[in-house]
Amino acid sequence: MGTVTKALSLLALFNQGRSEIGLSDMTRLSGMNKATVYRMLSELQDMGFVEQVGNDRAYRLGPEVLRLAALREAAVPLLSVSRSVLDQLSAATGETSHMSLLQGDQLNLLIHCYSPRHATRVMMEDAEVLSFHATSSGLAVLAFSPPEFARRKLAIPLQRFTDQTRTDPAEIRVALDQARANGFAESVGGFEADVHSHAAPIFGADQIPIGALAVAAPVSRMTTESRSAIRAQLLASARDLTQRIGGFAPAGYPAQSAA
Amino acid sequence: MGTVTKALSLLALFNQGRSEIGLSDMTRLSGMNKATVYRMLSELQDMGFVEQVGNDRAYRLGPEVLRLAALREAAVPLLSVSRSVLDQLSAATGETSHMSLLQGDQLNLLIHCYSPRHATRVMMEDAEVLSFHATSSGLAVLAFSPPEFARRKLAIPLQRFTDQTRTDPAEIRVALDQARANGFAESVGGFEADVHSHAAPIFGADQIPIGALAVAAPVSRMTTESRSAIRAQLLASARDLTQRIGGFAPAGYPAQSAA
DNA sequence: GTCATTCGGTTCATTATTCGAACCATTGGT
DNA sequence: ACCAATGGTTCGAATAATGAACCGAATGAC
Repeated sequence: MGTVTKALSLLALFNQGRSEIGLSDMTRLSGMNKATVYRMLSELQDMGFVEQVGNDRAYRLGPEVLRLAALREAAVPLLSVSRSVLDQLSAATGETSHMSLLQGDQLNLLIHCYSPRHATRVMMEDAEVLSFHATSSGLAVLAFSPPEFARRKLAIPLQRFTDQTRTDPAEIRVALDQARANGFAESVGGFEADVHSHAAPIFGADQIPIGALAVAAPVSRMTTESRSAIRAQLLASARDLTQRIGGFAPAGYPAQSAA
Repeated sequence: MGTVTKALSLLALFNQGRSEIGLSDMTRLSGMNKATVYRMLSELQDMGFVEQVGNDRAYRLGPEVLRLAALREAAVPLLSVSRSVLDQLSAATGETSHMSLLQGDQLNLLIHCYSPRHATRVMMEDAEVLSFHATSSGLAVLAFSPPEFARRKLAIPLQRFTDQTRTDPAEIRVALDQARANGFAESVGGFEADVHSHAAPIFGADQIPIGALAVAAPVSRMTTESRSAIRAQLLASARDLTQRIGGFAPAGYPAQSAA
């Protein structure tokens, strides 16, 4: 592994629940030598990728990542386009919507949007990691990814999040077939109890999923009518988003809504 | 210079007008050896910090920077807080507002907001680099930064952007003194002709400016009344923003509006 | 007060990694 | 056919990364 990769992998240690990491913790988490970690953090700090905070001198992500993200956004307006699509989707459905991005082997929640229509709503946090087998977004991505990818993701032990989580690979393959036929995936309480979510894949220029668009509603609010409204809206929004970021759905993708 | 620093400095080569860079260009721009640049780009690519695009195989910033920015945002909600402050500021003044961040030796425009009130408005692009001597934001930051910093910034030759750009260091020092007294800085056509802008510094926890909040209006629309309205609003919003991100104005900072 | 532990940070001889001139293979223009 | 670009690759020499041990400051137990 090259030095640059090692240094950047330090940045990958930050996540939703761990936004500040001390030198010793980072040494343990990375499995590298303390002096190595220290030197790398110093370089990352000089470049503004991390900064030290407080009197315990713990490190957290620095402002430079904001600049790079703004630049990336100026070149490839993924966030701003997503934001407008999510606004529209949440307004139309009255439920929480979100968009996640496939990055390497991980599906990350990138941005979400609430609807003010109901007092109860599904709450979320950006930058959360989404499970592939237990979320509708994960299923939507798997269903339209190369078979090899799905195979690998279902080979590892599948975590049970609620008593409704499906953990049998065979059962999940059935759900994937269904998602392929419908153009969207569904999860009822698989990740969080009482949450009924629908998700559709977003495709890149190479016709491979780059992420998913999803709508999450309380189970209690889901009726036959709201369900088909959500499905129709979701499919329309996903198509819209794919198109607006310059992507293309593969030939097999259900052309018109099967809601 | 360490390897990590070199690799990260490649990322710093991307900017507003250069969002895609080929291997050869990057070699020239960085001044490093081609093989070195190639290996570094490969590592950056593996980690998702850059991606290759099109058939010319040029590199651009990758999706990983979005994930990191979302994480940083979850830890330090600078963007989302700024967004709401800017919304309010643009609504109150009817003009374009923006926020810039001091990163190393550079002032970068991070986010902007338009007001729908007027058909003509000052347009901008995020991730633009702001000049220190020719923009109100730059002056606002310089005025409240350590004297050494201002000295260094005024030591280099000052570029003339319009025929109203002030390029005499002595003249600019006067403007800085005035900004220190008022709590805000002003620039009339110094960077773009016909733009009258006001800016106030935003302070971090260490009472040092981390950036600036600004309002930019067409010169033609500026009257005595609108000017004092903008100044009052700007100062209030800047105080609000500083406070909401956990920062503190230094003791000398004008406590109440001198608008 | 003493001792032990943990923390962030530093040192320096050893060693593994990076460096870079030269080299391919393609492409596009003349 | 030629030339000048491009992206990508090779390999001995040079350099930078490595990691065990160390430091001083906090902290807490006794």
